[in-house]
Amino acid sequence: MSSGPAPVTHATSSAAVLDVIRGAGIISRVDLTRATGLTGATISTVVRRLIDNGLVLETGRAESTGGKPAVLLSLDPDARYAVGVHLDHAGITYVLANLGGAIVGRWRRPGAGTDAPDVVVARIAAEVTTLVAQTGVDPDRIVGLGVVSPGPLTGSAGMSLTPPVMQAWTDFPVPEALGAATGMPVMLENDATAAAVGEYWATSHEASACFATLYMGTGIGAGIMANGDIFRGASGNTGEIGHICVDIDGPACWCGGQGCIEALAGPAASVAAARDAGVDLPGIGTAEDFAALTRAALAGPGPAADIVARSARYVALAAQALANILDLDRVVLTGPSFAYAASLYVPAVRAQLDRAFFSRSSHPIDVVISAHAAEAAAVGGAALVLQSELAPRASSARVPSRAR
Amino acid sequence: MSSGPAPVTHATSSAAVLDVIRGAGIISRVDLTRATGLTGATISTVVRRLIDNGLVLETGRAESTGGKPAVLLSLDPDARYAVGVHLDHAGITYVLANLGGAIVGRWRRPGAGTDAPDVVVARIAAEVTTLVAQTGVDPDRIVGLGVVSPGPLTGSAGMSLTPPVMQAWTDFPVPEALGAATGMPVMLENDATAAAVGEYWATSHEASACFATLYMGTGIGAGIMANGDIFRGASGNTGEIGHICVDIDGPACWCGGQGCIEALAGPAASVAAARDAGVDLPGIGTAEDFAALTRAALAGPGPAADIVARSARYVALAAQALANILDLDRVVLTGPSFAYAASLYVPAVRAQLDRAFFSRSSHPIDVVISAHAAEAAAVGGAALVLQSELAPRASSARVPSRAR
DNA sequence: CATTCTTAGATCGGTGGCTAAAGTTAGTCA
DNA sequence: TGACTAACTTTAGCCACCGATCTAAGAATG
Repeated sequence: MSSGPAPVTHATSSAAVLDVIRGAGIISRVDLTRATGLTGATISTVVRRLIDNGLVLETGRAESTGGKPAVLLSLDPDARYAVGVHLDHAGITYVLANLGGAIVGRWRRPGAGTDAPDVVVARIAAEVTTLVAQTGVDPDRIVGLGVVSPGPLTGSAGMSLTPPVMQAWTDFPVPEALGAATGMPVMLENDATAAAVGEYWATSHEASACFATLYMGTGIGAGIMANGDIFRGASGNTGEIGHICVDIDGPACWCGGQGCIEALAGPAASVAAARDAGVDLPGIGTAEDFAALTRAALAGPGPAADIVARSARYVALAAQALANILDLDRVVLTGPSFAYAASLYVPAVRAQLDRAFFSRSSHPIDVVISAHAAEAAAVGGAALVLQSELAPRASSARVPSRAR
Repeated sequence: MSSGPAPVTHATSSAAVLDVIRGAGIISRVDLTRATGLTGATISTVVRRLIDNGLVLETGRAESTGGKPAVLLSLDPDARYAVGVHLDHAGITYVLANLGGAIVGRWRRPGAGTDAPDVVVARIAAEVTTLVAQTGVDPDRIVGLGVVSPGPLTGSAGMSLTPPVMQAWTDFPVPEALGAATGMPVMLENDATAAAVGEYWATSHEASACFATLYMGTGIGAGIMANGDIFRGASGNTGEIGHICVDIDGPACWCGGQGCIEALAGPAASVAAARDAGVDLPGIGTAEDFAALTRAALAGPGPAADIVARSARYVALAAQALANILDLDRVVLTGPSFAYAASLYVPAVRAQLDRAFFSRSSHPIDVVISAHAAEAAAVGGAALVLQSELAPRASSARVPSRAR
């Protein structure tokens, strides 16, 4: 592919200013000084540079407050794009997102299956090229590619603890291989964390200082962001909420624990319980079966509704544990399994947090469903690249592998 | 009091360098360049400034590795001190700590009782002066005072959600009042978080990128640090682990939830269970009763041992939830209730994490008892001030109220 | 309508942290 | 004793940022 976009800036504060502009949506230079703590002089030069780079536009004037009216600034959403790839056994989802986190192109293709990693990587590179060509976006404006995969990852070295079906991917250097194949910076992240970044980029983020996504795909995980930074923990495997215990005498889980959320309330567990209860399910795969289960639950009372309600009760406990430990002000339910079941889960989580979130007297806690629940991981992959290229933070540095 | 120590530096990186020196214990300038990423030139000038300020000493030479041998640097532990005050209903604990986090003076006095806050504040100021005088430490070397109190706090405005016995303190501006009374910068923090900072300062911290204290006093809480920063969440009330649910059908808790850890395994719950089981307890207060209970448990098998073992089992689940959500590499048990019961709790927590910590394949997780469990909160208060005065980070900024 | 006030923003000189590159110091090794 | 090496130190210069000052553009006043 091409040489990529021109280097945006090499400044430290440009990124912070850009992030504030994006978070605010529309903001004047004066308000930027207040938001960043920088002086007017600095903001003036930084903004000029951002405008010169085509990232920021002057989009109007504010009402006068007694003197010269302020000039309003906003991001040019089409200034840059990023590709998000959600790599899963069942299917690969591609998304082309702009600076506002909006989807401008999407494509769903067959999954990795049993193909060898290098074959899949070559396919992905080709499919990315096709997607970009179809949407007509200038390839020079694409800042990179974010690959998202379920389960914990280890650094840039590949995946570990992968689900058995993707065993061949263990220790395969996905970012390096894809970077070489596409000529773009590539980042790798797990689904829940990527979804959190996607949520951050798609929303004006003054709303939230510290939030988490509750991501339900085939498993359950959480992605955590605090003050615009991904919270990564000791090895980048935070949010493994599927294996916290909510019932000390609960059933054993494959992880070695007992009464884990995933074993009690995960899609696989719910589907198994539904089958035992005689609910009619297609039986093609957990994702499809769970979708069928939620449709049955939405249709009215019965065993399907009971099973989903029970799952929601446990998921609500997970949300409560997250909120109490992390002092969240927002919980976003997302991922394919919540895409159609939002109305069954959101009220349960909200009710539990109203009842037992410890800091509710200091601040309320929002519980919402993501706007792009079904494609949250892919959108997150794209957002991850935007975040690292345009608003890098010291602490969340995870060096993207740059080809060449 | 006096004008306080001379301004240490107003540089940005001095703090980072100082922090690395402290964490390493003894380190050369070359190794500082590797650890900080700064050039030798920068390290040279920064170190010279730290030496001029009396914070750092040249304490020897390393073996030559083929050229000029490196000069070894270390903190002068007696260059600065800080006072920690653990303010509790039952007693006030004072600690004078040096830069190494070591205790150089301690004092325990009767608690706040039902006295009015301003009376107690005046008493604290007087007692701090007495302690400092008795230890013979130069008052100019004291950088400030950290006040630690149980329960969630709201900003610098005082405490909220205070235990009923300290209701009068709600919204009382402790930092401002004590700052005015002592002339020192004053910071306020909850016990678990302060204990985490204390642990950070008392240990060489390369060992741990992301750890939490599990603090058990009369309640149970956690303090979280990641990459040398306190993790504060949306409102500074992280780690409210006492009210996460580990038994969906467990007993109701005063917080509104069900099956909360604190209701199942907190000292008060254990003491109540022991009394029901006929264990002989003094009955003066939860702290004393719990100490008696652990003594009985240590003496051998019986109802006391069973009750403590049950508590340990639940505490281990809390540790597991923390570790899985935060991806910790270290858990420190601390607080007065663990001071004597360490040998009963540490193995249980360690075993549970060995069994079910999700990322154990990426990295092991240390479980240890704090060296100063009994005075962890007071030591933490002192460390908090050292941290904010000597190694401030952007993200953990909590402006200390400076008198005058 | 001219004057004055207020606020937004640009420009300019200066400060300070940082770097690269060259110099100095203090060891080892033949 | 003289290379060689590695640990600092010094120096010149870059760049982000700031304070001060200047210009632009509207509001309020008479």
